[in-house]
Amino acid sequence: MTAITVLLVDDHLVVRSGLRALLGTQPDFDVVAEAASGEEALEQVDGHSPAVVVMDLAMGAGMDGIEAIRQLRQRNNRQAILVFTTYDSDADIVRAVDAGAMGYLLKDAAPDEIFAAIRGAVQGKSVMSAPVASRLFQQLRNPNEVLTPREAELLSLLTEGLSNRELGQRLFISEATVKTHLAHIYAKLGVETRAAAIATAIRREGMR
Amino acid sequence: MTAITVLLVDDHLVVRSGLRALLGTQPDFDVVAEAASGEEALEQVDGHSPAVVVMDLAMGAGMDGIEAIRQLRQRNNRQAILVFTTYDSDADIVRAVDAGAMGYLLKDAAPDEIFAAIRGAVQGKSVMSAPVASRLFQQLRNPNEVLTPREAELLSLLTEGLSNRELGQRLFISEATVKTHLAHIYAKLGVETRAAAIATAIRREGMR
DNA sequence: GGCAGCATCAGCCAAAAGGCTGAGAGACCA
DNA sequence: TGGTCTCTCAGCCTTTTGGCTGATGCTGCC
Repeated sequence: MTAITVLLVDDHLVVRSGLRALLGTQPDFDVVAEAASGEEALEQVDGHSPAVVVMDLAMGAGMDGIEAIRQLRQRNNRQAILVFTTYDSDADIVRAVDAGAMGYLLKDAAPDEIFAAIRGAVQGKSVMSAPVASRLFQQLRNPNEVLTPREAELLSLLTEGLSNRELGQRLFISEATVKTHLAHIYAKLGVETRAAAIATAIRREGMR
Repeated sequence: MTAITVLLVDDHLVVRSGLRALLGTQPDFDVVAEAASGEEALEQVDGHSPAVVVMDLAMGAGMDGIEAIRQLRQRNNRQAILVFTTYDSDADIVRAVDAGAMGYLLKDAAPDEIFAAIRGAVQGKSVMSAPVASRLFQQLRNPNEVLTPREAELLSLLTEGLSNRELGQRLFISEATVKTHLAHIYAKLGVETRAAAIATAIRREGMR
């Protein structure tokens, strides 16, 4: 049996080293290359054709992980792409899956979880960390908690620190309507104040 | 010459593994323990008395890095504490230094930079990543815009969406005092509402 | 045709936040 | 000793926000 070839993509050297060390404990993994950016990732895939790409989403500069996934998919190569990131933002999950990721792991995942995800990915299985799965599940169960386009638009502006009046002016609606939207957004996010909504939006929804 | 004993504190296994692998390449480092939380860090320091503690600030649950640093300092042990984190937030830097950190490194630092920082720390030298140093430098130039430790602490809690009352309860101060601090924070950040302050804090200060 | 969801708006009221002024205690420093 | 900074608190007033109820027009769907 041949080893599973892996490409590590993360802008932090320590994370790459850590993953390399962890994967090195397993006989069936072979880390053939590393990349510190989206651009580098594309090059390394061309050079090494790894079976699995383990990729962080937040890259310091240049192309981010989502865009790198999208471009890898467009070349219709056969790599399985696993997202390996710190935050389980709803928005990031949706965007990564949409771009073509096979799995979604969080950085605090246990080693066995990581190993299983990589082995599963080469067999075409989707594997994700429990918190990620639970988020997706919850979204499917309660579509009521999904923001409407208009609400999402308003929430996005909200995270820029605008007042109700400013929101109304920006969106060409009355302040009353702004308040109605806000009440709905608060209910869906499970918060009671605009401050908490902003905090939740930026942290959980990945808006920034 | 005896090796420099090191304790690694980070809630992510991969980061600890990565650091361990990196430091393992240097003959004068000896990673004697690891901890995944602030509480664990205190225990491990008691058990191993490392010369240097390399600590992340953001810990998943429980005591965060800042609080761990503060408690370590209160025991007047001799460990040099190095912050090793992802973001160079002004507020975090101020709070970490105030709590008693010897140095401040970013996770994308080069290995040599990390090695030098640890070796410097045991000799009582303060070492920090270039971006961190540049932020501190800029702060020295316009001291009016520098948040005091208390203000930074409050701003940090503010980004969690707390109300003035909750802030007061959390910090054991009156609501009046909270409002005073907020007014100062707004002036320093150049904003007029708490929403804008949160937005600015998370985006510009890197808080999350 | 009716029903559900979405976006729009109004008015009323209570609570929260923000602007302003003033002030005391403790730390630090020249 | 005096000045400055930080942290603490109070009162008063205006503005903003949030909760509630109710309503209209539009669209898509069964």
